[in-house]
Amino acid sequence: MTGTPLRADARRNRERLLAAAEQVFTEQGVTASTEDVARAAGVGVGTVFRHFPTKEQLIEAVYQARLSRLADLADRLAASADPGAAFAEFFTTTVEGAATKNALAEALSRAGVATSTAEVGQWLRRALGVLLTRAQETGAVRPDVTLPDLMGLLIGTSRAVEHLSDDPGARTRVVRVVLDGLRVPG
Amino acid sequence: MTGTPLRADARRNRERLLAAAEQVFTEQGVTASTEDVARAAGVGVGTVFRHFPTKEQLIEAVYQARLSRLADLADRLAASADPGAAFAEFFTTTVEGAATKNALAEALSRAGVATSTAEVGQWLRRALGVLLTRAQETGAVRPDVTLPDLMGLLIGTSRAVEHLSDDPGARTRVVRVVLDGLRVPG
DNA sequence: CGGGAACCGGAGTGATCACTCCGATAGTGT
DNA sequence: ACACTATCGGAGTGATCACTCCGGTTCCCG
Repeated sequence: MTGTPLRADARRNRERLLAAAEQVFTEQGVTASTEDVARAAGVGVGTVFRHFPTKEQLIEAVYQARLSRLADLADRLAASADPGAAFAEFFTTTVEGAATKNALAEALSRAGVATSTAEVGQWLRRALGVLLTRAQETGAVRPDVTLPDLMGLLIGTSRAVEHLSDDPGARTRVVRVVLDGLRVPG
Repeated sequence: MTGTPLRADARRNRERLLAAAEQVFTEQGVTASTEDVARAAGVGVGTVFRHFPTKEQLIEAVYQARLSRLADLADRLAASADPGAAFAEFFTTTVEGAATKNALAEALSRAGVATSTAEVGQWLRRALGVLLTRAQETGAVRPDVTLPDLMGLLIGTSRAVEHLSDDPGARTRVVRVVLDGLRVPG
């Protein structure tokens, strides 16, 4: 996959760029200009386009980073002794972490669509599927909910929470509503 | 408020523009160019900017139209004999109508923020407040949910449904999950 | 029907943005 | 230390977009 290993300064700049891009895109949205990202990273625009030939690819890279953090969290929680609690914790943590600029919601939304996020998306879906199935087997989550349903709810609840970002009480209330709806009815 | 009444052709073009803008923005998002809107309306760009001096104002006008339709629906349902059913119907109808391009969600999201949507936003909030309070009084909706919570959930569920736009079964399942979560727990 | 005002259309303008190119710079193997 | 090359920085380029301007057209009123 990886051809020649990157030179030291190249790798350093690549990581700086990813971090800067994540911050800038989170604050201003993906419509932020490439020069803004370059300035935030302390490099020239040429460097941005050498590492990410297209703005689209830079955006995708940021999304991939976010998605792999999520997948990692799901993997860790999948081993939990209490699947219901693990499920709830993943849901809450994910949604609370999305309190700015639709960041995670957009990333999640692409997980099932964009080609370049295919691998990470598959990883995340598999991990989430385990989390969901175990929670359903122990009766903690209603059995009719599917994996796509869950992803839609994650995206939607993130959006709801983002809209309520200035009121922590409202945030927890909204998450509780959705989690209650995910429990077995009756 | 309105100075001289518009000439016949001016009024006709204004309505054509609003309809075209709504369609174009729904299909391509608000990043669609002004010329696209003009072409869809069958007028020149000059005409667009005469009626809406800024693209932002055109967007706001489209959002206002959407919001007033929602507020109208809420008003009609507020008179219902079954507040719980009225609440559920409003929720379902609103969310199902938002199946494309974040259209309603964005409009709703602005209802509490943007200045020019202030009036319509206030109307919608008042109507929604009545719907919510009545449903809570009859025990159909849990009492701890507030009006901002409800708006957040409307926005979020719209987003979730939009993401699942190709699977009607998933759509109804997701709406049911949120509506169940909004009922009195236990 | 006719004159005058309101309105229309679309070429033109300035700004912005994604992306390119090449001289300068800095890392790496010997 | 030195040469060789990967990498860097940022001025330059072409395209696009929101917005303006004015000659021509259409509507309204007496």
